[in-house]
This record gives sequence, structure tokens and C-alpha cells, in this order.
Amino acid sequence: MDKTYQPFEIEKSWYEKWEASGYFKPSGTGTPYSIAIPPPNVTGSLHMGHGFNNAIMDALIRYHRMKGCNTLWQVGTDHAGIATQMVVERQLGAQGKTRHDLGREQFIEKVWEWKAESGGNITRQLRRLGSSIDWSRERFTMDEGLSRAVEEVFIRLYDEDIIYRGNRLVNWDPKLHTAISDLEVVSEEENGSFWYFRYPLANGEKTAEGKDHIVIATTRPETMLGDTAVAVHPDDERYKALIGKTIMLPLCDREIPVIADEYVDPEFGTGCVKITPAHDFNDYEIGKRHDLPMINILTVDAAINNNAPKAYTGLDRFIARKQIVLDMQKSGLLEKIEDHKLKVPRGDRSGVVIEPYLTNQWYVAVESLAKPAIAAVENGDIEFVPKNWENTYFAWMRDLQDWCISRQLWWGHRIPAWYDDAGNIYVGRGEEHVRDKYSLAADLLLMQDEDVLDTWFSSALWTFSTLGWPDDTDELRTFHPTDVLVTAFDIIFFWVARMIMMTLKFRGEVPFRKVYIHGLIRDSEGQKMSKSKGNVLDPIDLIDGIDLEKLVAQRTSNMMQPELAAKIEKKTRKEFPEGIPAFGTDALRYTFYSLASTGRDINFDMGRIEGYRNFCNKIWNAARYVFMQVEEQKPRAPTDKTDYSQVDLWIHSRFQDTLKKVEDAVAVYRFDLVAQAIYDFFWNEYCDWYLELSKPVLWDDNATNAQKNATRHTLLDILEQSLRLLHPFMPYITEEIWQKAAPLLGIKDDTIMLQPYPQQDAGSINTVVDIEVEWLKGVIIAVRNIRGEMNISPARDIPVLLTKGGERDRQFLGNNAQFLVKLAKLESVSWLDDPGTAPPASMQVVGELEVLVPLAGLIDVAAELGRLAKERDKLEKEIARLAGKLGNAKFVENAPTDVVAKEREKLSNAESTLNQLQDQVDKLEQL
RNA sequence: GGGUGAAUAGCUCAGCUGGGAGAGCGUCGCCCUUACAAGGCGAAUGUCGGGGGUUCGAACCCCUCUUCACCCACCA
Repeated sequence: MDKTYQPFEIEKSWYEKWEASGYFKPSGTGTPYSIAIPPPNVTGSLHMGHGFNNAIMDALIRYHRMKGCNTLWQVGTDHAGIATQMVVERQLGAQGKTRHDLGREQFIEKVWEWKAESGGNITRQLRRLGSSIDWSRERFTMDEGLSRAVEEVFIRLYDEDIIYRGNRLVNWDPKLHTAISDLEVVSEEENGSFWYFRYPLANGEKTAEGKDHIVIATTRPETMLGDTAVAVHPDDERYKALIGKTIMLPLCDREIPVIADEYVDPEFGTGCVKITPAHDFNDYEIGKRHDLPMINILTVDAAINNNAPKAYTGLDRFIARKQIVLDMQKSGLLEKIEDHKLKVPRGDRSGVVIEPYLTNQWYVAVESLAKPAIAAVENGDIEFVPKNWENTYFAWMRDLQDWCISRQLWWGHRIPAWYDDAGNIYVGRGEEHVRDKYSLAADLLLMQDEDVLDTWFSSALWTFSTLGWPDDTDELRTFHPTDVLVTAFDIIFFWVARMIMMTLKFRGEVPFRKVYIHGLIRDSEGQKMSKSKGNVLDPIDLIDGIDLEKLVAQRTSNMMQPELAAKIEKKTRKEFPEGIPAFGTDALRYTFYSLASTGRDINFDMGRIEGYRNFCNKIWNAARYVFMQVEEQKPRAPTDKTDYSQVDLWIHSRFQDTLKKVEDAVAVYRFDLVAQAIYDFFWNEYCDWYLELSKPVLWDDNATNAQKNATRHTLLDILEQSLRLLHPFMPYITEEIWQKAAPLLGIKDDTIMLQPYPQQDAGSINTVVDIEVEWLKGVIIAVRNIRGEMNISPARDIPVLLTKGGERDRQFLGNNAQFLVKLAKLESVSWLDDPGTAPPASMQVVGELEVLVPLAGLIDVAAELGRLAKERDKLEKEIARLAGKLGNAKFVENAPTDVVAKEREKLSNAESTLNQLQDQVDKLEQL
């Protein structure tokens, strides 16, 4: 084995071997356990969120596989309608073309080409992460089977009147020329203006104050071209008399009524609101209440259409806005302009301002679907982890609006609806089926709906469509419902909620029993990783490493805002002067686990991954040591248990303690605690103590072969068990080392992947040996402390005297002298029966025991007095605190007796230690 | 406007049902001790955001304030 851990060398070949051997496929025996992957965008590439999400799923999958479950990780990709179409449109744009130049069929062909070209990218990257996915079952939301499921669901929902077509106001994206759902609109506060316009009263009417106009305030002046009323509050004294009168709408010369509606807040603005039912969601409702005409004044590009006066026709909405303000000003109708902050709705994909727009769209009536979906979480059929996300889910589900599912795109599932000339709607599996289903004449001309379905419509069916639905397959019966959905909170509404609704509807069962919601990966300062911030870390770069020039190039290429490039380059060069070293998959994964606590933000800190790379190196070298010890003389499991030393028993006990912690933490999805427990055990107990304690035995000529064998066996056994313990989290290094370790234990198998997870064995937990080893560690640490504080060279062997202890201390010394000598680097250790004869020495107290390092030539008295003073200060503070607490009668009366007893013991221990220290100080001061 | 989460060592974060403040990284000192310098040994470091309350006892429970982040919502 190399002296240093080289992740690349280890990781390059294992995955192919695993996959080729079919280890990722369900075993066919055992309790079924399944997870459906949140399907990534087929043309996407892996980001930190994917890395995190998949690391967690793989840990669960590998863990359950080792536990003997019949384990399926169902994989697939999403066609991601808008996102993918946009990429291809941008490519066309670079050639000066639009999709319309190609036409629908050719364009879709182009998208399929792009999918073929880049589609394997993300799945290759998932493999790099070590994801033990059954690739033979890979699906795509637009493959034949899944498309059939989509069609089936659409038709059945339509036939049940749950899907319907409606003409109403939708969120219209003027760049993408499609409707989008409420969820795809993001509102950000932006600086804008409040324009105050005078609207003249018609027919010579006057206001209460005798004015010939009223004043309205608007943030979107261009919409006045579509005004069909002005509304006031019914009780507003200022305007009450005007209700029912009319206004001459400026620039349009239309007469529109003044209406009364409770919606108007008299306190806000002027108390008069212009009503544009075709371009504002509130106004739309008011328009419906008052039966107002709805004048659409915008084209699909959000330019002014010819329902508006000719002067504005064809102008872009924002140019029209300026023109209208100017014209109002010229007419003396602009009262004033105020700065105003307002929420501007933008499309989450296109980034342009969304327009409420009157169109025909398809909707899902969600009410009947939502009820059982709410109940499933209320009654515990589905549990969110952490539980508080259930509140988020409920809040949204209980106030759910109908879901607009049609998109005016070309890439996606075409809506299985046909129209005749009269506008009748026919829904079915293709034109022939429709004719048959509705008994239509063969010569009736039918046109299929041009629109496609929202991507999330097909994702909502994911857990069952991937298993073969609508057919009744073995896979469905075996692996559905899936066990857990692992995802971030940002798609609870988009995906989780809709999956629950659709699955309950079509399967009559939940899609998954648990939803593990994890946080979003951010940079170490808590900033969202984004191209424009230049703080994106690519998981593959962390695995393979990347040099500075490439990293800079990567971060500054293809920028939406090229002007930021210089700043990002500077920042990158400062943060990564040496580029990023190769940390390997195992270290990256372990970092993810260590960060997977319950919070909603996960700040990725480079220091952590470096630390876990070092942990890999530690494991590597511990294994090297073990192999050095056992290669020549292969150990056998001792038949006589008494061959084991106390220390051997101790490490078995600690392993069991760790295993229990790990199992408990996995059960509640606390992978940070898993990572911590294993790290602590392996580094701080197995390496720092057990490996060191094995040396005195193995290098001791007096030790029997049986004892040496027991220690060798324990070294190897604990290593091998630790590898299995770790495997779900660090698949590569554990496999690599296990391949060498297993044969030495007589295990003949091809892979660690299919080995059983370590067995819990309460009988190995041994508190008696814990006490003895803790004593041993205490004494060693005491000597090391003196050595460190007194600046005694680590190379120098020193004599140590033990005194004042009890029978137990003597016995422990007897059992452990050889360990003590080796680990504390002692020249000698001996028991001093009469403490009075102790030479001047540096002293540490362990329980009652005094550990003495004689001064002679080693220790400077002044330095020792300084050290003792420091210890004394600490103790005095502790004693004061404890004495105060115990002096409080109420504490003694009210606190549980065991707590009080514990405090008493602490106090008396501290006091006796203090006395010992004080004696020592007195003694040294007399020198 | 409603809601949620967060605030603990210089940095990134743990801290389970209230009972002696922890880890990693960083810092300081000593060491190339035959698994590992990506290492070993030792050390230092915190009015647990502020204030109030409950309690014998609060990082933890309650109230309140501050700061930050996020989600939802139709104020023109």
C-alpha cells in the first residue's frame, strides 16, 4: 500500500466493477426497501445540491442493502420542459434563429439531439459520486412508458372533471410566450414609481370638493388603456356621491363607470383605484363581481395591441408606459410622481416581468386531490423529517389554488385533447381513440391541442410511473410505496405535494412513507452558490481537483453578466491561490454527511472537506499498520476468551457503543451524528489509543503467542468491522481496504457492498474494562501533560512514581505497567509505599493517585510552581462554584438526590486534589 | 401583512427529555517516536445575540427586543 492515501487510484475502478457485477440491482430477497431519485434535468450537470442529496440516498441504500433488504434505487431523469427548451433556443439564437424558423417537429428533433449529446453527463457524474443505482432501470419522463402514464392520468382526470379547460387570467411570460404556474413566479421588491393621474369626470360632474376630476394612483400606467372602471370604497364620504357616475378615460376617450367595492382601501393612495380586469388579478375579481368588460390590451410579447388607441399600438409595454406618462403630462393630467417600492413578479426561468393575461388554459381542480393528501400527513401515513416541515406543507395545501398545467411550449408531453371546428373538446389516447370514444364521424376535422404539460405534471407520477404503471407490475407490488423521499425544502410545493396528491389518487396509497427534507448547500458565508456571484463549487472539482487557471476560466465563462468576470477572477485567485486539490469522493461525501444536521442552510466550508480527506488518510494508514502486524502471522479468532487483554475488550466495547450510536442516528436521518460518531471512534479511540496500546503487546517478548494472537485478531477484526460500519458513507476506501482485510480473516467474498452490516452485540459492551482503560489513559495523559508543560523532550525516557492511590490503583498499575511505559515513554514506573519519601517532583493527580515525575535534572522548580498555580486556580474556581451550589439549602432540598450526591463527590474530589497540590507547592517552595 | 428558521470559540457547526460548554479547521509550544507531518503530544480560547421571567438550577422552557435568512400573501 502507498504511504499516502491517493483517492484517484482507489476510486477509478471500483464503480465499474460494482456496476458490471450487478451489485446495484435488487437482491430479490429480504424486506423491500426503495427510494426514487428526484430526477435531475436530463441535460443538466451535477451541482452541490445533487451531490448532497445523492450522497444521502446512497448511504441509505447501501446501509439497507447491507442490512439484507431487497433494495432498489430507482433512477431517471426529467425532461425539464422550460429549462431544456430554453437551452436549445439559446443555441439556435447564437445562429440567429428562433424555434419558429425550424418549426415544431424539427425543433423537437433538435432537443432530442441535445438530450442525446448532453444527456449522459449528469448520470456519469452521479456514478462518480459512487451512487449505487440500478442503472438497468433508468427512466426518462418522456420515454414511452412514462408518457403513457401521463396520458392515462390526464384522460382519467379529465373524464372525472378534475382536469378542465378555462379562460381566465394567468401568469404570462412574455419572453417564453407561455403561461406559468403561481409557483414559477417569484416576486422581488424593486424600486418603482407611483404615478398620480387625473381622471376627468364625464358629463360635467364635480367631486364633493368641486373638482372636475378624481385622482388615481398606479404603478403600471400602461394598463390604463384597458381600464373599464374606477372603484372607490362604498363608505368613502369623499366619493360616495360619484358612485354610478362616469369618467372619461383619458387617452382612450371611453366612458367608464365609478363603482363601489369593499376591496378598495380608502386609506391607501387616493382611495380611488383604476380597474383593469384583463391585466390585474384583483381587478379581474372586481371585474367579475361587477360584470365589467375585460379589455385585453397586450400581445403575447406584452406589446400594446390594437384594442388600444392607435398611438400606442405596437409599443412595448415599458415604452408605452413612458409615452403614456408623457401624454398625460402634456394633457395636464399628471398630478405627481412618487418613488415607490413594489413587488415585481418575474418568471423564475426567464427573469422578465410577468403579465396577468387572459387566455385559455388547462387546470387541475385540486380540492378533491388535496383533501386525502392532507389527511395522509395528518394521520402519519407520511411523515416529514424534520417534522416541522409538515406545517409548511399544511399551510400551502390548505389554501391551494387550481393548478395551471398547460404550457405553450414545444418540449414536453403534448396534451391529449382534440378540437373540432365548433370548439368541442375531445380527450383520449390519440386521434383514433378519440373518434371511437366520442363516436365522431370519420370526416370530422380534428386538431390536437398545441400545448404541452407542465414538467411537474409528469414528475408528480414519478414513484409509480417508473415502476411500470398503469400496468400492474411486480415492481409496483414489491417496491411501492417507496420508503423515503430525500429532497430539499425548495420543492415541497412543486413536487412533494403533487406527488402525494397524484399517487393517492391513482394508486390509493402514499408515494413514500417518509420525506427527509434536507437543507440547501450554500457557500461558507451562507451565500447561495450562483454563477453571477462566482462562488460556485463543482462537486467533481472537489473530487478530482482543479488548477487555478481552469477554475478561473470555468467561473468566468458563459456569464450572463460578463462585467462581473474581473471581480470573480480576483476573488477566486485570492480564495484558491493553489487551485483545489483532489479530495476524492469519499471525503466529499463524508463532508456532506457531517453537515447534514437539521438546519435549512448548509454552509460548505473547505476546511471541513480537507479534514475528512485527512480522515481518509488516517484510515488508510491505520490499515497499513494493521496489515504490517498481521501479514506474517495471520491471526485466528481466539478460542479462549481470556487471551484477550483488557484493552482488547475495551476496543470491542467502544466499537459496539459506536455502532449503536450510528444505528440510532441513521434511524432519524442524523447523518452528521453518524459522521461524528464514526470519526470519533476510529480516530480518537481506535487509532490514538488502541493501535498504540497494541504495540507494547506485539513488541513484548514476554507476551504469550496467544495474547499476541488475540491482539492481532482484535486489530484486524475491529478494522474490518469499522470498514463495514463506514461503507455506506465512504464506499471506495472501505472497499479497497476490505479487499485486503477480509481474506486475512478468512472471509471469501467479492465485495464489501454485499456484506452484512456489523451486528449489535450488547454483550460486548463492557463498563468494567472501560473504567480500567480510562484509568490507564488518565495516568498516561497526566505524564504527557507534565512532559508538555515542562518542556521535557519527547525523545527522553523519564522515571515515574505513583503514590497515595488505593488498592485498585495498585492493581491497575500491575495490569498495565507495560502500556504505561510505552505510551508515556517512561524509563521506569514504580509504586511508592510511603508518600513521605517522595523526592521533589512534578505532580499530577488522577483520582486519589499522585503521579510524580522526579525533578532531578528534568524539571525547573519555578516552572513547576507556575504550572501548579495554574491548576490550583482552576480547582479553586471549581470548588467555589460547587460549594456555593451545595451551600444553597434549596438546591439540596429540591434537586434529585443523585444530582446532589454527584455534586458532593465532585466537591470532595476537588478539595482533596487541591490539598494534594497545595502540599506539593509547600514542598517545592522549601527547596 | 402572516409564517418559519437561525444567532454557541477567530471560522464552519454539534449540543437528545433543563443538572459540570463540545468537534473540525485555525492559533500557540514541543516533536521527522519504525501506520500516518494529510501526522503525534501538550496548551489557550466562549457574560451560549440583549433584557426579563419560571426553576434549587437555563445554551436548552416562557415573554420581549435586536440582527440575519427564508417562505407565503392581491394593497392599487
